[in-house]
Amino acid sequence: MSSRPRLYLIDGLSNAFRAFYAIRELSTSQGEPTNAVYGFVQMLRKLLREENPELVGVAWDVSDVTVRTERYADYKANRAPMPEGLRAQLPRIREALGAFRIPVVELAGYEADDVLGTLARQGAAQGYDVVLVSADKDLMQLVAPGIAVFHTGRNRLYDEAAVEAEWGVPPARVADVLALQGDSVDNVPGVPGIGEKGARQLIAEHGSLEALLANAAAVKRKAYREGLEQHREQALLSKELVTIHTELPLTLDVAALRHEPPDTAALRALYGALEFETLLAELGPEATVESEAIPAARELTSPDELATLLAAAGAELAVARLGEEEPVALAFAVPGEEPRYVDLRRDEMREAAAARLGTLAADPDGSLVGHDLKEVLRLLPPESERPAAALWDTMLVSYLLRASVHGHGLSELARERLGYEPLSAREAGWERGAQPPVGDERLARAAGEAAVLPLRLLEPLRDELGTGALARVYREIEAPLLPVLLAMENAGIALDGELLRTMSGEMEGELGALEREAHALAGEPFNLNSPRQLGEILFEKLGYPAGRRTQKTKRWSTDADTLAALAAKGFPLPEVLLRYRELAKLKSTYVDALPALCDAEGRVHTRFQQAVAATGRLSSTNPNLQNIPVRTELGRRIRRAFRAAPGAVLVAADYSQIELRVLAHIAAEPELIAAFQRGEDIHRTTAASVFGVAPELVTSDQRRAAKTINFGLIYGMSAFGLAQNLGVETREAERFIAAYFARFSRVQEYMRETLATAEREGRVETLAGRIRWLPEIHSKSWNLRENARRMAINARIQGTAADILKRAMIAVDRRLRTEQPEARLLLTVHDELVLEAPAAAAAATAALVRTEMEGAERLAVPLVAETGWGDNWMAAKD
DNA sequence: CGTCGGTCGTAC
DNA sequence: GACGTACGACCGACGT
Repeated sequence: MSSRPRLYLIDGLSNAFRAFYAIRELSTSQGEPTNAVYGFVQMLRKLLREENPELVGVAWDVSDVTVRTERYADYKANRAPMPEGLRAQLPRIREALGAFRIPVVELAGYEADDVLGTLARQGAAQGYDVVLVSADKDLMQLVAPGIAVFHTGRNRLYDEAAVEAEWGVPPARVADVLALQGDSVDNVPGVPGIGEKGARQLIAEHGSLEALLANAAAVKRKAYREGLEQHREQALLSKELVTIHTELPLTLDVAALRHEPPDTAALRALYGALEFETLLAELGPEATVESEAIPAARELTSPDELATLLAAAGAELAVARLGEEEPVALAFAVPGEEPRYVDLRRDEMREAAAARLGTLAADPDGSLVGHDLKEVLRLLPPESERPAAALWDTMLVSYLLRASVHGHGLSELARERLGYEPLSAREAGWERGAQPPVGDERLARAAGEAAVLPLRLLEPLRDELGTGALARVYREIEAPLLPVLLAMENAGIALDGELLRTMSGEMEGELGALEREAHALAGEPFNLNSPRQLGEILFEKLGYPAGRRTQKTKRWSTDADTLAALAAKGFPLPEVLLRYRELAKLKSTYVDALPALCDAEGRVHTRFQQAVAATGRLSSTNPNLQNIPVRTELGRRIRRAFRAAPGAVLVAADYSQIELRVLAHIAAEPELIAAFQRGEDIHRTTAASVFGVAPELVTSDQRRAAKTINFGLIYGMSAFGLAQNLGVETREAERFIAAYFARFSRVQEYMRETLATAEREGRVETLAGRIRWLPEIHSKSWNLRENARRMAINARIQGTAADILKRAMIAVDRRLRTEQPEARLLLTVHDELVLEAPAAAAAATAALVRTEMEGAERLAVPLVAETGWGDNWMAAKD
């Protein structure tokens, strides 16, 4: 054994292939295939454990277009496409390499073999013992003094002697043999009639391919001689194809390849996700030791101390708020220093802290780091300027990286990314809603964690965010949107509490009457709000014709569809129940709930959740102002309770058909684009196509059906679903869909392409590059897989529309502040913005909003926004 | 008494 | 089984 340092270079793809075929089928409970990842990881672990090399790296093929395909277009043309089950695992293998901290080397235009050859030559020249780890025999040609091949399939190390013993020629002539015999898998032609045995013998005899060709006439065997004479050029081309390049423009980066201990937190996350229980157990119990303990924060009790700390802070400063409803403390952390905190319940500190926070936010050269910065910045006065400092919100970055994969709370991220277990709310002193007292040690420790964890999380999160499209989504959309949302929440919207309370009384009376009527019809009292009791009354006591059962508990279904079907058959009770349900729903969810949430000025302040919806939409909670009724007359009365302040109006602006316009653009469907460009009624146009009539002859039923089809497309609806919805036979619905795709064929193409991408990459993207992960696209469960397919189709459309509205909001807010400073955004409802403006500025504000909404993105179709205003939300939409 | 899953219904 | 994204009220089972 030599004592030279060792460099192990792993052929990534060939080992992935080998693992895929060598390990029996394995998958997670969700159906994600894992056998190739498992085999690859076991290979890595064995290699690292047994060899413990000084340097280690992996070569990976970047693309299918290489110097070889340029030279010979048919190269690898016969090769079957990579099995889906394997392709789906490649991202996980890359993830595993990241967790093992093994760098990946790739060079566009070359195959991994060429990268390996180049690095191996350089390594050997620099005095390393190089071992190439591959399951591919082609690499044997690289074996030389200082370079060996470890064949993963045969589990054997090949040095020069071993290669010669097996091939009958020295390593330098292996390429000649391969060229002669050809390779049907890679479509290397070789010389017809010469196989493995013949090739070895001929090269051994003549020394090289060139010498053999020069001497072809002397070859005794007729078949060989004629083959060589007739396929001379082809043999030389074959040699070119099989010869590995060793002169690529790459430099062996010894520092990058240095073997480092794995990132156990990342490994744990990977093993956990892939359900590799034994490997997980081997990592040992989840310990906090790997992440450095976080010291308790020191309390600052005088405004002067606070000023000194913040004056000395560098560019990156983390801030955290403790206390959910009532602010309790504000914590600060700077790299390399102990964290500090201010208790906001100390009168003299509350103002000082808010003022300092304001100064930090206003610094255009500064950078505020935090988790859920909207909650931190809420401590500033409601009418503050938009922050000038860069905002690095770990919650939002995590959301962009893994929307819908998991939650984005600080504790969850600390556990997953840092292997750090933060204090629970109880441990931090928040037992039974009570706050920790001033000066409490538990508060100091919680404050330390709250500020330091975002600081530690930022680096890995920002690394993963990269500098591509997703980073742009953060920089151009999510980060600038945050202060806009905060201002909207702070503004709130005025409610007519009087009107709601009047309605509540009226509804109370009617609900009582309906309840008595229902009890009488049922012949006994029961709880009308209990689906379970209601089901028993309807289908057991009264013996109504059996309907559906619920999915999870197999009880009688009593939903509106079921009740409506019974009502249509002439039964009296369901009719009563439907009216009761409508009233009870609106009363409890809106009429009674909303006034209770008003502030002293009669305004309600929702919270817009920026890191929840899987597609990139916003959501609204506490109260949810994105599902205020509009369909029924009673619902519209509730909407009229949302009012403008005295002297002001509410301005409402809606995108017209934004999702169908996005679909037309992404699918590049010429017929759809043309219809939008002509400003047609899109449902009417669709109906004309599907039903084969002139647009002016479309009936209202046909138009309604077309509208259902259009929405169904966006949601990935099936023929069955469409039939249910339209109340027609499935065969009929299938004909509608076929007619639609015949006219709008690029839409069908869009569906195909989207599904292909989802299956290939396990994710889809919006126009802006926002990602939705779809691990279940490979599930063995039909149900989960079909769900994932519908999500794929919908996410690009819904997500793109969300990106557009967010951009519009940022632009509207920016312009209002200079041009209409008295006007302000209040609400956003997926394709709608609601603003409040002085009555005199209503038209100008509406025009400004319309311009910014319509110009938020350039699509192949025009974006159209419709605006209106009035003294309440309902009136504004007329 | 609180938590949580299930069912139902509101919006886009 | 069959239509995407949310939030939340109410019921009722279960645990403290």
